[in-house]
Amino acid sequence: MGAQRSALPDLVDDSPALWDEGFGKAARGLLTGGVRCFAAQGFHATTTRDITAAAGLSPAALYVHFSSKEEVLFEITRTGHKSSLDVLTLVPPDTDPATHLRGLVAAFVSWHARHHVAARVSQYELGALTSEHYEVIVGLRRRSTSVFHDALTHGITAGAFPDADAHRVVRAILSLGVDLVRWYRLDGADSPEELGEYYADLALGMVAAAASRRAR
Amino acid sequence: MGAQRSALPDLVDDSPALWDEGFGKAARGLLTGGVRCFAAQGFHATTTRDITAAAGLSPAALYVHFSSKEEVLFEITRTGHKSSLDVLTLVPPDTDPATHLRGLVAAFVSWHARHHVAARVSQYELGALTSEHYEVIVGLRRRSTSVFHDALTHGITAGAFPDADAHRVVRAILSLGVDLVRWYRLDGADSPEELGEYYADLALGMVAAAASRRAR
DNA sequence: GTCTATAGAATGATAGAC
DNA sequence: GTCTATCATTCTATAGAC
Repeated sequence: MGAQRSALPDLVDDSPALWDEGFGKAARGLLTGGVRCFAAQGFHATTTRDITAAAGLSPAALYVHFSSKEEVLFEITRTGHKSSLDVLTLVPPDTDPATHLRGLVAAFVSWHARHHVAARVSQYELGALTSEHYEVIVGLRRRSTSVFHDALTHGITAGAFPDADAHRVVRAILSLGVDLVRWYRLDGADSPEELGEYYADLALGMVAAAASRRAR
Repeated sequence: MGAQRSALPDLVDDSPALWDEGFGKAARGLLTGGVRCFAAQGFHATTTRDITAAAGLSPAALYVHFSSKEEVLFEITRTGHKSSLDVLTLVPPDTDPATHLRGLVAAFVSWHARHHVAARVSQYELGALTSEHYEVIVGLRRRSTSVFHDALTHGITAGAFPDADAHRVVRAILSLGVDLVRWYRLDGADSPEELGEYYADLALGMVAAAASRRAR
């Protein structure tokens, strides 16, 4: 590696891989190696030799499957954001807006906890993407944000939630999910599902508190 | 710079500099240049030439004032964490635990908003520090966490707050403050103080929601 | 303390054999 | 599709003049 050994603790990652069969075996190995290197050291401190070594290949093998180191990062962040969005769209609608919002928060948070290593790369390394690739990721992020925003405004319109500032509350809810990749460990106290349920409660508490402020 | 142009939007930074008079004029210029480069591109994508050019100096000038690029980062993160901790310790005690916790959250959040560029470096670039320097930062972080933890447990013991899980709630509150450096802009809708007040309400809502869960 | 010049090492990506 | 070898560049840090 180019940089000195990272001061951060090692990241354990036994989450299921996100890559589908569209990538061959070698490409999937490079993506998995890339995720672990990028998460531990960051994109710019990771060399192409780090990635290929993690995949058990020679330095030149990377360019058979990807056009550049940046393209490895792009595929990782695109796959991660797509997976996170898919999990949201699979949350069943519910006649009770509070139950629906709880389900969305629990799904978003538990996904980020289970895939915290890949999520760390997806969230923190976007600055290394080209402008074109960055715009693709921004599009996926907008769709995730909209899912939360729609659920919250629907509940407000239906009278199930008090009149909260949807934009600010959605941003705060997303912060809970995103920031956990900074500290979450799979061997810690909470399973991804437990943390998801816990944060779903906290999110509903924020909705109530934001409403009481506006009513002031 | 070593990397291509960042895909992220430019970061506007008109916050007051954090460096005291212990640093000379040239050293302060290098720290300010380092903050902006590290925030925009990350530590490893920033070259020593980027930093010295931002300070209007030659590449060799950096090593007159700092022993390495990493030491520039260390001084930035140390000063940032110290300033953030100082703001917390200056929050006046209050006989009402809820008022005290509100004040702590408002101070923590508004500091991170006002100094969001320096805070971004302090929060996201710690992996580039040496182990020794990293431990110094961890010590400062523990002290900040303890301030929140003590305020919350004191309120629970005094009966002002219901019986919440202090560790988890403190982590969630810190996430609100830390994650805003990922999206906050000084030219946006909320001033640092407005955002601080708003998030203080959200934090108290989380305390209430966490308590109701435990009582279930 | 500031500069110009450069040493010494590492990096992203490519050439060409098998 | 994988490899070894290497090119061309870039980077951190230092040497030494002023």
